[in-house]
Amino acid sequence: MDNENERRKKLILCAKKEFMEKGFEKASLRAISAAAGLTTGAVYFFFKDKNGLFGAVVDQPLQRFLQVIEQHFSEDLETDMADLKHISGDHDDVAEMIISVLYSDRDALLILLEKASGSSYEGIVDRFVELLEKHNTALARNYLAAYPDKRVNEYMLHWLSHVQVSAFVHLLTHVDDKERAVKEIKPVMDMLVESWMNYVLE
Amino acid sequence: MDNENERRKKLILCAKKEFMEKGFEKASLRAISAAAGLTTGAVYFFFKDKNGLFGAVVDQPLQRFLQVIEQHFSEDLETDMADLKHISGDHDDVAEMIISVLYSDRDALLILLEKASGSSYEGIVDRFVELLEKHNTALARNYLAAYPDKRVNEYMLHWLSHVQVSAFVHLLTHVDDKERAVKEIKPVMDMLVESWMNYVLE
Amino acid sequence: MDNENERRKKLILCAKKEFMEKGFEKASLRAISAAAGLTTGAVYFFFKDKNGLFGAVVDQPLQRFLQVIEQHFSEDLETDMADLKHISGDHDDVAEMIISVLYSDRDALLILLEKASGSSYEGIVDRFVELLEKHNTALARNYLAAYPDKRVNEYMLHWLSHVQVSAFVHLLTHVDDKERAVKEIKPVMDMLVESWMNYVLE
Amino acid sequence: MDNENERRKKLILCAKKEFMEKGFEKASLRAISAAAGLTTGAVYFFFKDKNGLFGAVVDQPLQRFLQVIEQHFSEDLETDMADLKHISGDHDDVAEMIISVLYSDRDALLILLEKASGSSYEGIVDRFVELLEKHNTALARNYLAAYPDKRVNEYMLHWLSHVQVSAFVHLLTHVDDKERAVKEIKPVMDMLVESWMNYVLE
DNA sequence: GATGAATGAGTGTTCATTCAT
DNA sequence: AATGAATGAACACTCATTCAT
Repeated sequence: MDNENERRKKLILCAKKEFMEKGFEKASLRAISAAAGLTTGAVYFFFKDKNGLFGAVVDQPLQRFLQVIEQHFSEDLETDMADLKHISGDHDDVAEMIISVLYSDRDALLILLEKASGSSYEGIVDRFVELLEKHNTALARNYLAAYPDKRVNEYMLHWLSHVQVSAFVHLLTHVDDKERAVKEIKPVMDMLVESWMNYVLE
Repeated sequence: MDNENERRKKLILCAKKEFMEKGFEKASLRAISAAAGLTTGAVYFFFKDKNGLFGAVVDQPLQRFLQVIEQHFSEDLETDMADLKHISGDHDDVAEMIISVLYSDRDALLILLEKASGSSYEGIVDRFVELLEKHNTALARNYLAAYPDKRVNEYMLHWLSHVQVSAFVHLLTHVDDKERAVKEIKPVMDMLVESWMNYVLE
Repeated sequence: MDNENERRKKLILCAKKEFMEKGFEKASLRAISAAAGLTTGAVYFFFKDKNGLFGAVVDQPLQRFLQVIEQHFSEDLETDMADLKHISGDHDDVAEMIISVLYSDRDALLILLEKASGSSYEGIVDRFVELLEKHNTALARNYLAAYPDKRVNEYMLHWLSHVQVSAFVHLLTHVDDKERAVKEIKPVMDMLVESWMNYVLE
Repeated sequence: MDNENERRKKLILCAKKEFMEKGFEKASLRAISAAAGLTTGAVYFFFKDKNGLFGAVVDQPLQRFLQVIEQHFSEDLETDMADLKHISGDHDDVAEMIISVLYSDRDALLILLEKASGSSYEGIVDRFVELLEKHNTALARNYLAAYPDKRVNEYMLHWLSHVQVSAFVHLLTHVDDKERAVKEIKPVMDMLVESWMNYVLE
């Protein structure tokens, strides 16, 4: 039983390395199995197929991340929208939580975000943007209720959602130290919030 | 020679379509040649290899773009940095010029930016970011000479360069009408300039 | 022992289903074991190999069938060949007996007859034909002894043996109700007997 | 151009041999190409895929056969059904024509009839039976119009169609000499016609 | 009594590339 | 100027079978 888990884990580990280097599509199951000291058939014992192996590398971190995000989203919508201060209040904590979950398995998430092309996880970043955009739209609606003289710039809303997501992707990609990441994200978040208030709501 | 040029052009046209649909890697030379009414061998008569064909699709638009950018960069550095107003003055014109060159062969540039993975043009976006970052660093140096009490946030500089590039990529990807693009980019540019002044220089 | 027998039986049952659907060759041991809630290894505990499992599905019905046939054959040869009436007398009873044994495990026999390709039972129909042909040859010899002015058409003898066998195979394949089978086989048998008398003996 | 045709032909020839020995499914493209002194890739230059190669072996003979059959069918329906004699008149010529086309590429047709499982030609015999059954049904209708006191035994009609087809399959399979085939088929045809009149029409 | 793990050989198929003609 | 032919390596995936435990 120890053995079984170790071989499986080794397979996942070698897959991680190969996916990181070559991306999903160009990754070779033969190379992965060989690196793990096994044959391709072994992959198909432990996983359904290439995509299943990819999932074994990235799915758990992804789910953890989604959970954090969704919890934050629902909390976010409960706060008093008339109180503009809140927006600049706790977003640092949120950012820190997100960074925390992102860096808990940084490699896996890098693969998920940048090397998934060809797998069933392809386009995950766009799905994140959509998710966030939906949330931001809801937020904007709440603001408009409180400040009826404002209007929403739809394109800006969409684009800033994109930038918001890419802020974290960029961090993950370019900053390998979690502490530094926490430090660097602060002014970025400030900037985003300010831009949100001034450019999404016009 | 007319004939040759037409076959060559048709090949490039069909390649454009295939690269757009499948990306560089998954594009099939057989499919491209067949669509052009030729055989794979013909590709190798007109172009060095698959990558050469890709270049024939994207290189000219890319060069045109680079030229515009570089000219702007050199003009930009000649202006008086002590005059902070300039920064918000003409950036609309610059944006319009860039959009103009981007949309003059939008498909080719979309391919270059999003479908080049596997080709020698892979990672072109990152190279744009680097280019811009270098320019922004030079700009920042000039500012610092004029305003010695300020400091530069390096990460912010890097990240905003990234966002600046992605602003245009996003536009190209999501807005198919050039006029609308010109309209939408304005507040985006305003936001970027403001962020630059407030967050890169701290 | 009860447990063992049940697992074994379940394995056979699931194998039957899979062989029926896919045929011997394309049937998957993995699929069979999984359907039985077991693993492939289990198959190799209960049976020698894939072919052994196939045998467990079809061999018993086959043996029962062969026994009925052989008994009929030996009885058939004991009757007085000079008495031509006998031939049209009891062949209905024989047909009914054969149908009875065929339909006692119709699925297994269908598999044996039509889905055995690749197994050691491949070509069983031809072996039935050979068997019957041998018997028919013996019969013909007896007739010739009684009616010395007749001759035997060898090819017709061979071919009618084939048709005789295929009459039952066709029935099994196309008529799922035993009672209807008994009804439909009658004119077929009449036809075969008549043809035998008129065309095998010329 | 000579070369091209020869390699293609050699490929078809080797395929024919392999399909004959192993059947469509178990035939190996690698073995075929190797036997032809080529690589598997070459197969895909000349043919679409494995099935396409199979088609190159069997399709032309099949079409020739279908043509003969269809012509015979349409002529057959034009004759005067009240004239029962016709039925025993020319069926020898028909049989000879069929045998002629069957033996013009006997190997290919044997493959088509017995080794096509897994290919798109699978079940061709059943389709022949259906075709013939449809024709026989039309014939029977005509007879009934002329002889209103008769009835049709549906099962017998179906089964005799099957036997009729299998008569030719059996011939092709068991008699390798065309002249002998022509000789052997005669009493078979007589028998079938007689059975038709006595057992299909009752 | 049966599992879980793993093998190793095999499959059809696709591809960019080459080159004689 | 371009074709038609062919290569050779790679690919994901499937399978019956084995065997230590």
